[in-house]
Amino acid sequence: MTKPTIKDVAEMAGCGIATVSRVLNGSGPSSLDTRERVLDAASKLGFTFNEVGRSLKSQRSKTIGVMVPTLSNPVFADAVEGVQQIAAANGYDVILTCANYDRDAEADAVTTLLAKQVEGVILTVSDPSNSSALDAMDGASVPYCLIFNQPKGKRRPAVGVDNTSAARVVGEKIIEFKHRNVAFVAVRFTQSERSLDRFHGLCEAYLEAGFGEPVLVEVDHEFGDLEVAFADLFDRFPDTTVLFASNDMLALACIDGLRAIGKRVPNDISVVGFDGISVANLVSPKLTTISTPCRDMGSKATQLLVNALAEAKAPPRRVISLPFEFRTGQSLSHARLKNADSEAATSPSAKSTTPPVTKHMK
Amino acid sequence: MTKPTIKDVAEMAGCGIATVSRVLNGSGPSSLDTRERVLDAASKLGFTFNEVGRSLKSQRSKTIGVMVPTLSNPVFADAVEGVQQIAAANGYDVILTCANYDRDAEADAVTTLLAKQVEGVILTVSDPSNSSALDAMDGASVPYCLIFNQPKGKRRPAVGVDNTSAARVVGEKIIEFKHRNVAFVAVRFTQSERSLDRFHGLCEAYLEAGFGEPVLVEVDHEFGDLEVAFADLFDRFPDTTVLFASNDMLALACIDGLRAIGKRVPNDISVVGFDGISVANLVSPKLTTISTPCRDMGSKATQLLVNALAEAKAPPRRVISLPFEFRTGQSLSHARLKNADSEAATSPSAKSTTPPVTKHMK
DNA sequence: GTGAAAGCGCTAACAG
DNA sequence: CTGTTAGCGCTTTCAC
Repeated sequence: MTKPTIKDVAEMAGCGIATVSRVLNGSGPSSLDTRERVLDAASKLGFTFNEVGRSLKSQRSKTIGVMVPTLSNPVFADAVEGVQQIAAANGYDVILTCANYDRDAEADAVTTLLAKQVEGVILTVSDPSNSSALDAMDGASVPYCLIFNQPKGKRRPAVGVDNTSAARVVGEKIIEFKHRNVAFVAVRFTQSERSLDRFHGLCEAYLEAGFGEPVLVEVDHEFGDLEVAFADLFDRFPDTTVLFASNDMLALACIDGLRAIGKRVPNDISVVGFDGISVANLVSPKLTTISTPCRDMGSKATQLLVNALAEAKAPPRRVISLPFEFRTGQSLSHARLKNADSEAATSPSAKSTTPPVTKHMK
Repeated sequence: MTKPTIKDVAEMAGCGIATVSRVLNGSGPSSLDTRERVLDAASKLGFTFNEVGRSLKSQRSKTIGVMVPTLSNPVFADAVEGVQQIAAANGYDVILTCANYDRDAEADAVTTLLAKQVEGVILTVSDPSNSSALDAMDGASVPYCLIFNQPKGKRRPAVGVDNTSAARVVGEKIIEFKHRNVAFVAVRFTQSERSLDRFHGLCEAYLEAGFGEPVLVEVDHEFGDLEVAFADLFDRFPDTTVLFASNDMLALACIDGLRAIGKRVPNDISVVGFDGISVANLVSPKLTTISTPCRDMGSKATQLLVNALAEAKAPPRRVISLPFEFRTGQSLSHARLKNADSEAATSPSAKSTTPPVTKHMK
């Protein structure tokens, strides 16, 4: 009933356990005769190695850990699939944890991963500049590679896209489309530094063009009350003609929320996303967004890690930026000049001087 | 540099390793004094238990394995997240593998999982009636629970929705909406038995209502050339007024494909999906579909497994059907009576007698 | 060619 | 209360 061990095989084959190990691993000499008997016994018993015993002896778990905020966002699901695929191709298993955008959960997860003796870790943290999870990784002697994060300051291995530059491209594009009043709808910056980076990129483009700073609408990562947020937004900033969402899922939710309050995309207002998830290209209007190689982030980072592991060293402490692309969809159109009617329809007041929903770049 | 072991702690604390184990695990008596010294040494050294050593000794890996076809379909991503969450809450880690709808990969994955000494497995297979992966699980003494699958024949533990009944509901609904000519767009049955079950449900409803058997369009799980498939479909069956897709992602792809060939949903043709993924409710038209508790499948199955593990027995060999719900969206409308114009516009030929795209229920 | 034995990190008797 | 010891399954010298 209980799983056969190497000992059982040895017994049945009438030899020592060392011989079994040698034969089954092809790691040493063996006479044709015993070889035969061992193979026989092993298959008869349905023997397979117990990897735990092996790990303990070899000090190699052949496992890598993965930590992402969630799997609900296809961006991470795809990346994890990329990780899994490369890992498997190289003989590694993957232990998965979701930290749910929570700092403490991140730290816990890393601890567990490390306790399981993973040989390497692929992870995304809320804020690389301030992450006990990352600090723990730096303290441990286990190589890792960040994905999605593009850490500033301290040099660490990472594979991602240059969020700021990409968002800047978005800014330039929408300016090209004559949009002067943009609102950045963002997953709370404390939950996602990527979100903040993207905001910065947008700001750069706008400030450089001599326009005002974008309006900011922060929402929880679960996108609670978008309708309320929008009501507030359009009340304060009725001139807003385009929304830039910090990720595609949020952008889709925005489009839906806008519809709910009677605004059509892109006729009444434009929306741009960020990520390039495949479903965003299936819907109507097709989402205009930054297309990023999510899956590749996972696979590339994992390949880096696997290579490093093979050479018993850590991956280079440098940030690798994968290419991104501005993907033209249908959700962004040219800003229409406001006519008297719409002016009258919306609140005619100028921007309030202390808009509670606005923040400044750090 | 290398991780401290219990031995290092013992040394620093000036005691035996058993004492360290006892103190840190709270598994035995200890004087306040040594206790102090051990705790001190442990924290000074940054000691954490090596779970591999622990597993070997205790014969418990505190790990469960998960195998799904892919993470690209949110249905599975959500379920995995459910698994992960419950697992973590109960002190288990999760090893993830994606088998990519491939039988051989499924078998391999299960073997690896078993070798890693997982204590239980949550899995979805292409075809439970014919799966070497499942056979391997039945042979091993490791408890498991299927998700999404609803195995017929041999009794096995499973948590899912009753695909056939749910699809039957869809059938009844679209009949209620006056659709006589439906096409079932399905992920290849060999890749997904769920897909087949759903087809059966639809057939039941149609046959029972005295209508002809639905037309079947099988596509690969990657949804290759939908446009070509549609061209063919409408060429042969110009009377088709509704498409029932075997899952939501496919349904969204169908809507997009229909758009590409100039057909609008639901004006020109209706589309119904299956799964109830959240994004399907964000798009326009909102997808009419069967809403299923994907995440709950994962969490429920895992809870079952964890409970079983706690009592050192296998989960009950019975299929648990979770509730589903017909979700009214906007992609299904009443069939319009064909007028002369549209008759003329499409091929006027009757159904061909040997339609290559049609199949019969088994 | 092959077996005996040590030891990976840990827990659980069992003495003291 | 605490230390010694055996042993979980495996690989790897090291003798024979």
